[in-house]
Amino acid sequence: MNDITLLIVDDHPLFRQGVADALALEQGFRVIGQAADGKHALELIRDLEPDIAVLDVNLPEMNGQQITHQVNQEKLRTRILLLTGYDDIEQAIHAAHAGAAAYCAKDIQPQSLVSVIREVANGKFVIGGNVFTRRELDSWLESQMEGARRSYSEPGSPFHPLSDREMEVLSCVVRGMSNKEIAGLLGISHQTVKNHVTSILRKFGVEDRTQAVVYALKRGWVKLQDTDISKPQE
Amino acid sequence: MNDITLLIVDDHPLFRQGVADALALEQGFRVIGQAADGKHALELIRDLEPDIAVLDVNLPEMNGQQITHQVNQEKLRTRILLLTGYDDIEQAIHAAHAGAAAYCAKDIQPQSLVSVIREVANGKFVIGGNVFTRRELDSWLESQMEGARRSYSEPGSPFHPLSDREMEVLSCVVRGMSNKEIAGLLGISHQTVKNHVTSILRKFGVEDRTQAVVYALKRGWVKLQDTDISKPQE
DNA sequence: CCACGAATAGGACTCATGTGCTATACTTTA
DNA sequence: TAAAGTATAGCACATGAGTCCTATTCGTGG
Repeated sequence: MNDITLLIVDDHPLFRQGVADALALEQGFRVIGQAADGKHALELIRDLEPDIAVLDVNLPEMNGQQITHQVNQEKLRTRILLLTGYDDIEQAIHAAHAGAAAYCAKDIQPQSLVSVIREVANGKFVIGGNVFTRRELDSWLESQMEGARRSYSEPGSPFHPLSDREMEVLSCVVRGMSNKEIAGLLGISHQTVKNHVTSILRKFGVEDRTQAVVYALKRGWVKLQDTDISKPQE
Repeated sequence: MNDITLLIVDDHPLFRQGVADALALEQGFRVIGQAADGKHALELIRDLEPDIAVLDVNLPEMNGQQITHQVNQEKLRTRILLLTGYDDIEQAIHAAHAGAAAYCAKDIQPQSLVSVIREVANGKFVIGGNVFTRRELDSWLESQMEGARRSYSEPGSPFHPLSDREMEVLSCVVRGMSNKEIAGLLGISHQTVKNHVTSILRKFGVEDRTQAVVYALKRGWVKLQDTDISKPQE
């Protein structure tokens, strides 16, 4: 049997090294590439066609969910294993819908990661420590949807429903700005900002801006890195 | 010259492995211990007395800043190198005040980390890529304080000014709960929650709960991991 | 015993937030 | 050309958030 070829993507070189080392020593695994951001990752997936890509959810340029979606859209053979710093079940469901083959927390034990990868290589799906076949996954998703309908209320809701403008507003909200400040920065009216915020809350299925911040951070739509609390020096 | 002895602390085994591997191969470095949480880390520092402890800021049980503070209080010989996922200058200043010898972003290149450690072993201080002597650090801190006075407005403000109750409230706020929900959960009045929140905002030097969430996450007082957006199934 | 800080809570107030509705202008797609 | 989606913005309204008071009840340390 051929080696399992792997691509490892994370924006932290030290973490990437940890993953690479944990896997490289393993029998039958071959790490054929690494990347530090989403765009580069997608290019490498197209180019190298690894069996499995191990992706951080929270990446610069393009997040893991978006890449997963894209890979499935283009019907590439690479299967996606997502790693997340903020483990929660809703995000896992999102990921499964986007077409991810596995979804693990970043604080996973190296040995567990190895066995997850073996499962994925065998065509299985792994979500939150559970191993599923294609069929089991579908019915599990079905059952999970019952209790979780409030979030992406309409079944047909797309994955990245936020418009460009809404993304701009969101990133301001995550910086802790008030509606008035955002209006000033973007050069629009205070009311328009409120409209955008309301629309963001609806799309996220949350009730206020604080929840929206948590939601956006967990799912990697925005990163804390780019934000800066400090204001212009007086 | 003797080897530089190192303790590595991070709650993610894969990341820890990355750091350990990057350093273990280096000439003159010896990794003598690892830990996954703050309490354990402090015990190992007392026990093994490593030259340098490489600490994640954001740890379970006790965060990196608290450990730094403690180590200095007990006048242990170990010097602290903090790693953070959310790099910003204010946090670096905080860390330096707490007595950290170095402060780096987690996305640092392995080779840079190695040279930072060498500087620290030579008694230097490294903040945001700048190498300082003790004296240079002091004057740098002095100059930084000018522009940053608004945050920890009063100079004598302690490092972990939040009371236990305030920490409880904070963790609820970070979960996106409203004051009323928090009141219900903690079994106290709606008004008392507002009192606590106001007090938290004052201590953080921020203006509203959203900024407090960002602030708390950046500095590792709370973690997104323990939070869960989902509500009890209806 | 008294002083101090903490958690508790109430009242009153201001302002920000979020919602619902309407409406116009622009672009894209059918 | 018509329909749909997005960005814009106004108005009105209800509620939440945050501030400033005061006040009581604890437990701790002088």
